[in-house]
Amino acid sequence: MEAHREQGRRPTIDAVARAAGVSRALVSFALNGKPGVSAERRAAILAVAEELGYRPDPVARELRTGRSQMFGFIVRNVANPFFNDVLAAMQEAAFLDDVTVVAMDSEYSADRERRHIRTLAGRRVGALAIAPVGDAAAVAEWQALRPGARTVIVNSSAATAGPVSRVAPDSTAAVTLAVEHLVARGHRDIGFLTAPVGLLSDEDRLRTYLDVCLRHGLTPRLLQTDLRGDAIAADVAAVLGGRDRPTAVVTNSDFAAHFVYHAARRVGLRVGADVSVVGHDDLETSALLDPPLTTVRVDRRWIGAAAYQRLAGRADQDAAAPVELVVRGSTAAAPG
Amino acid sequence: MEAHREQGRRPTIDAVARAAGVSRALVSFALNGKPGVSAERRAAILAVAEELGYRPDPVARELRTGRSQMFGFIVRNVANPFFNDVLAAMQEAAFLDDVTVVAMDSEYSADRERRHIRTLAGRRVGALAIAPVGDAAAVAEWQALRPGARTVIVNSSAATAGPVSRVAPDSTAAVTLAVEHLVARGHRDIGFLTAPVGLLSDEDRLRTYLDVCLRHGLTPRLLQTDLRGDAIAADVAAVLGGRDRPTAVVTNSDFAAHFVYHAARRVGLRVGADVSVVGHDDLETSALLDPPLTTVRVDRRWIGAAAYQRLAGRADQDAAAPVELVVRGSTAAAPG
DNA sequence: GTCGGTGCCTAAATCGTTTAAGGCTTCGTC
DNA sequence: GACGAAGCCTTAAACGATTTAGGCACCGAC
Repeated sequence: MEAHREQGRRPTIDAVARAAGVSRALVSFALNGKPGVSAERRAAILAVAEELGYRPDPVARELRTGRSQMFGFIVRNVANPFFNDVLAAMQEAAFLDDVTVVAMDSEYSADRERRHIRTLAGRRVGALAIAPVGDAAAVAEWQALRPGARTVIVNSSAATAGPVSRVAPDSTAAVTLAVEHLVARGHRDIGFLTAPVGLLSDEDRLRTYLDVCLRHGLTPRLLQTDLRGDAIAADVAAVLGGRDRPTAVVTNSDFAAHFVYHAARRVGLRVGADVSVVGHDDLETSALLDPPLTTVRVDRRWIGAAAYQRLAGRADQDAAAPVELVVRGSTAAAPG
Repeated sequence: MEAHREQGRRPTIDAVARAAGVSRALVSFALNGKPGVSAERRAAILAVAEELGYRPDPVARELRTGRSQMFGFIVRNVANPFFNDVLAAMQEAAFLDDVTVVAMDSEYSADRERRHIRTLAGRRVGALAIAPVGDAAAVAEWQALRPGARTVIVNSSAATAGPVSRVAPDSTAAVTLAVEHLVARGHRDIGFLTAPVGLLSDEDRLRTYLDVCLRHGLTPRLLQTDLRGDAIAADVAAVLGGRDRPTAVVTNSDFAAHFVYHAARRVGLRVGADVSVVGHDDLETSALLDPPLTTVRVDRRWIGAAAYQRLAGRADQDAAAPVELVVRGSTAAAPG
């Protein structure tokens, strides 16, 4: 059935037009579902296109239309299974629309983030999803570079000017679940791991934490630390090694929780006995830790799907992904 | 200095030509370092281009030249920190050449792999790096779709027909280091974790394992298992729970080693005492396991850089990345 | 004085699409 | 019977670069 292909090169719209005995324009109209084509002709053209195995050249199309069938997704760390699942779900959805989602990794660097935004804009990428580093200055640049292109912010509550949609876990629910679980087990001194302002926008989480503390008459205890693994371990070890150490720690990711384990071990505390730890994400490996990690599971594929719908312009309200507490061995009754 | 930009749109080559008082063609020649431009003119043109902030439109260029400043990298699992580091190094190198590397995730599915290859080819991607799933059938398709485009195979010894370069860890050294380390500690029954034929090509590793066994008079013991986490844990648990269980297990990734820990725990064995485990990769989290994982460290950024040089056509011989044994707590003297 | 060669430059074609503008029928309406 | 509208289709101009083919001026050699 591909016998008609000319000389190994992909058939162009011209080939289809000739084979169908019509003009290029009509082929384009027919394939893109534009009006002004009679039903029989349309059917005939589609048949010919199919028979020749014609696929419009995305590059030519992009040049002409000024927008591409490519969406960008800039993440803070591709290796984080969190974003990876989100990405996979986005790509799955995108495939149905014949668009490709290209992922770029900012590696927590605002600089790289801007570089990526510039290349994406240069390639006329049609829409951008981004898990921004810190304040969303890069988002503003994107909006300036490609006005009108859709923008979706994933997992950040950073303030932005232009029209954007947001998709993130329901952080109010997440933090409430985590903290109240610990309160129910008798903890009164609960540390809350958080990034230095500017690196990651998690005001929502922070606000909720303070609220819950207030509601239960607890004194908030912020553990501010860089989000790099070694930094987390060192900073948390310093706190856990102190005299009035918290009896529990709530983190903002299972990844961070890993390093809290490390810190605890370093100062000779047993997780799930001397100190309780709650994660966030429920990564595949978190159940394998020793002890298995109590964590807030979030539906990552839900986030990816929701983000894509917004990129594609089929929805635009903000969305909060459902979360759920998974209790395992890392949380125990408060000691003493 | 960007004051001359016209109306917010990016300047085109035409704008530069007009501003410099020359033809479009000459601007193109000058910017691309082609001969036939006088020195003064060239300098003048470059100055004007700089002043206007002109950057050639990649899409237009791709359409005309039929090749893009975009390289593809198809990996089996983006979330694996191994590939992630490789990718980061590639992108770093690519940035200097003004090319972008787009990563796609086959998620261990040959189907998805082919889908990705088709999109990349459709976008006229200039070169492809791939960590293929199973036999490299997809690579053949790529070569058919874009004859002459460069191809680099990362971390696979799958047989291929066309001209390709290969970059991978030095698996002979890796396996030898791992097995002989265990032999030196008195182990005689050493299991070797490997994927079912067809999923992952690790004949090199396998052959080396058999060689080393022969050399030391050991009976090879293959633990064949799917590479999904739960499957590894179940399969390995079955073996470790048996009567004549191996006293040590050599894995092909730290990721897999994680699940061997899990399996050991499930059947009541202590890693680093009852059973020794050796990983491969040295992920950031591997030192955090309990006990810390003995593993073969491979220079992942080296692999990324080497792969990129081959994509860019600056090298073409195959390359083996240096490896190094990191001894930690998961390997001990053989029990008894 | 012509010829060929070289050095510098321009005009125009090209890549594969989309889309604005316009042409030709046919039909209904007055 | 003329006119406008509607329906279907084509022509040709974009989009922004690269590249082929050629033009013009100058130089040296015969």
